[in-house]
Formats: sequence, C-alpha cells, structure tokens
Amino acid sequence: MDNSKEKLKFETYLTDKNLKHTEQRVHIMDIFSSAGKHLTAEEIYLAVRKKHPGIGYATVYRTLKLLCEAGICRELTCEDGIKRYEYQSQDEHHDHLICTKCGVFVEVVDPEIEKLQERLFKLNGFYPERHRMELYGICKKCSK
Amino acid sequence: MDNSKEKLKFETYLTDKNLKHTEQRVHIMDIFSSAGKHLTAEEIYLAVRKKHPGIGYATVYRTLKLLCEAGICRELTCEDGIKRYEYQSQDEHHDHLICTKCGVFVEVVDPEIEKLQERLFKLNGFYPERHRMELYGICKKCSK
DNA sequence: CTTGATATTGAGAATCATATTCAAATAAAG
DNA sequence: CTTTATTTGAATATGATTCTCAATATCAAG
Repeated sequence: MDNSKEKLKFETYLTDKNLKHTEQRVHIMDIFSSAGKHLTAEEIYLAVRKKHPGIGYATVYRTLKLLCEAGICRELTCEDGIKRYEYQSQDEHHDHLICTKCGVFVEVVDPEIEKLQERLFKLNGFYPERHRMELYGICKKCSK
Repeated sequence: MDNSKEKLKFETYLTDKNLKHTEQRVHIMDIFSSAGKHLTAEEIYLAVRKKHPGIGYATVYRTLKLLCEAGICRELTCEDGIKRYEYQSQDEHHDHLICTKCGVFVEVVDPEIEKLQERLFKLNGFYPERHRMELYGICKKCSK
C-alpha cells in the first residue's frame, strides 16, 4: 500500500506544529500500511516492536493521538471497551460491519441511511455533528 | 415511575437461577425508576449510597451484570470509554441521539433505517445479530 | 560540524473503570 | 432455629491508557 500521501500529510502536520520528525513516529505510521486497519494499541505496539524493539507503549499512544489529530487516524471505541485505530486515507466517513466470531471489520456506507439519520437529527431538534453505526453479525466465512 | 413489572421480572429471574432476593439488589433496581436512565456505575453507586450507605462498588457491578442478564438493563459502551446502563422496560430495540454539550440521551427508532441496515447485512453476506447507532449533535436547549 | 534550545523518548509509576478474592454476614429451605 | 449456599463489602488485582522525569534526539542557527 502506497502511503506517501499520508506520510506527507503527517510531515506537514508535524512541521506546522513545530514537532519533530522521529524514527518512531515514522515506524508507527508505516504499521498501518503494512499491517492493516482497525488495530488496537497493543497490536500496533507489538508490530512496531519487531522493527524497533526499544519502543515503549507511551510512544505508541502518544503517536496515535498525534495521528488522530492530524486526521490520519480515527479512534474507535469498541464494545469490548478497547480502542481500535483505523487508518483513514481520505476524509470520507464510513460505518462498520463487524463479525462477532472472527472480528473482521468491513467498511460500509449507505447514502440512504445517511439521509435518514439527518432526518432523525432534524426531527429531534438536534444540530448534527457526527454519528457512528456498527452492525454486528456473522460474516460469510464464519457462518460456513 | 412504576417499575412493578420489572421488579417481578427480576424476582422471577433470581428465583429461576436460585439466587437470593437481597435488599441491595432491590435498591439498585429502584435507582433506575427514580434517577433516570443511561447512568454510569458511579452514578448508580452514589445514588444507592444515599439510601444504603454501606454498599460497595463490587455489589453495584455484580448487580448491574445480573440486571443485564435478566434483560432489565442494557450496557452501553460510550465513546468516553465509560459504560452506561439503561433501564429497558421492554425488549424493543432503540438507538440514541446524544447531545455533545449536555450529554442528554434521546431514544430513537427509525423503521426505515432498520430495514436498510438489514439490507447492508445481506449485501455483505453477514448473518445479522444486532447493531448500534449513535447520533451525536447539539440538542435544541444547548444550541440556543 | 558544533551548539543550544526544545521536543521526544522509554521505563516505570499512576490512574481509572471494572473484576476478583475471601472471610464474615445473610437469605431461604427444611 | 439450623443448616447450607449465596451474597456482601473491603481490599486487592487487573488491564488499558496516561503521566512523570531524567536521558536522548532533533533541528535551526552559528
């Protein structure tokens, strides 16, 4: 996966905020392009550790926070109470279908649902900010 | 709020499972009818404490788990990572509109959205189990 | 290439919500 | 009223995440 665009975005963010461009931060960014999405901090920590054995949890958490602020990552608070981080190449919103057996995350968007959600906000006198929708079920593979 | 129906449900549950009908358990049940819904364990603990000063956190958590098992409560994993418990008089499902300023929870259901969610499951080859949808925005009161 | 100012790191300790342990207390069946 | 199994509360443990702080690394300016 080519993540040069996101790398540039991160670099720009760091420069703008007068933050430093460190080896650790780059390693953590790279995990997302190689190891996939929807990773827990622990998964990221273990993955980075393979390339950079000395890294600590604190750095992982700090960098994830930075990546979220930079709009490169999104933090998901899952039902098991553990946060997962998803790499967000674009700014587009999406929701998730999650398999309760294997835990796979599938990203989905349904424009009709989005429209109805807007209606729900309006009907209840709310000014809409964002939403989150998770559909739990059993994926095709697991139901065989 | 009349919670005699739920009380009966809980009593039946306890009897069926050979569990005991204790003062503490009744107090915790009662909180929901007096103090409202979508409470954190801490809020429940503090509320029960007013009537029953000796109660411990352990009992609160244990009882909340029981109430969930009995189908009287539902546990919500919120974005702040803190679980909230909602009293569920009926078995009917609903979603939430949440104000990001005052934190109020409004329960909503949209049959059309529900239908489209089923379609999303099907389209992606998932066997549906449940879902969760949270709409975050600013309520009428707070946007004045 | 040095220097100096500032940001960052990693180890470990702290925190916060929640769960567990265990001896003492209590409910409920006989 | 006794017996037996369950429940309780206090304290301790846990697991995820955050903070502290001294040592280290980055980077701009000389």
